[in-house]
Amino acid sequence: MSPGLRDELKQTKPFESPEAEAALSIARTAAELEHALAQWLKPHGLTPTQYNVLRILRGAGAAGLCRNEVGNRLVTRVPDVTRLLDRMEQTGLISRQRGADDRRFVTTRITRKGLELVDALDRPIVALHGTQLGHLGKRDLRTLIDLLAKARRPA
Amino acid sequence: MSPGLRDELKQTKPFESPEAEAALSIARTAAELEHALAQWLKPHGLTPTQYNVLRILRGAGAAGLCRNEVGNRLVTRVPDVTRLLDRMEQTGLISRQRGADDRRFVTTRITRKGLELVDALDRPIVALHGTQLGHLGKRDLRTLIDLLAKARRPA
DNA sequence: TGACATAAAGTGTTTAAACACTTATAGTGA
DNA sequence: TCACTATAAGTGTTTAAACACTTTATGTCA
Repeated sequence: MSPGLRDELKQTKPFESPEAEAALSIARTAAELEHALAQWLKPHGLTPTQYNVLRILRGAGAAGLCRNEVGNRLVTRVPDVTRLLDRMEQTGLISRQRGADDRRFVTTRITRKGLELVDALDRPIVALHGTQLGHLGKRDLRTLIDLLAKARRPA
Repeated sequence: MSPGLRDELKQTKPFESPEAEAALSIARTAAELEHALAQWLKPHGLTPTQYNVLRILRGAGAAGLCRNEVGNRLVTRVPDVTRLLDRMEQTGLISRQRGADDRRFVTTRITRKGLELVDALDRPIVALHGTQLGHLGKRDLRTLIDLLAKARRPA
């Protein structure tokens, strides 16, 4: 029973269950990592979600992706992808084009500007992740990744 | 190299580093857990953060806590604790009282209504966590909790 | 073929997050 | 003692999250 999280939150009572402690640990860790990432991205005019969109669209290449598919691939669920993409279109990072064959679809693509931006951020972001989690070492990181994958798959 | 997360996000490229994969895994897992918790809490008129506040103030007992201390103990950083507490005061879950000796402080306490609500939620929330993470088993949960604690402590 | 279901995207609106700035109170030292 | 600093809380305002609802286009099958 490491008292780590209880100290951080100045919690007086023990956790009700290991599951509860794990859920809180995950939330806490994610919040710290995301806050740091958000602060780091701010000077570049991006939120973590927008950065996520740029990476998704870079991966999709020239074919682009429809709105729903962008939404599905986001790490964090976003209930209003339309206006998220609106903002990114206004800042020139992405472009959109109504489908010709099936006019229900709107293909979203990354622009040159968006591509240059996300490319430029690759290395420093990897470095950021390194400073955040590098002290764990490869073995621990692998264990952690596998446990989280297992956690997301309710038996 | 378990391809778990890459599949989930339909990602074509491998991760740049184990650290990057871990960061994304943490974010993804936390997002899923929090979304489920938010959905579960909604019928009770609470957000995850508000539920967190109730638990903090229950732990503080009759002495209560000042605004900043509530903010410090939150699992997730909130930049506007004042209005968060405003809303909870309006719904009668907490009460506030300007300090007598030092009038800068405002003591926040949980009300009877808030206490009854959070007490009633204890068991079902533990059950929810159980369904979310119970399949991991005690050994894995302990490993996960310890790794996350280590992750939050940059060497 | 045309009523109905399905799917994709978008809109209206409420609520909360985020951030910079301000007010109020208390300590401190020249 | 009074200017200065520090600390706690609150306010103004912009932006985004969240949710229900609507619009448009395509499939389907009696």
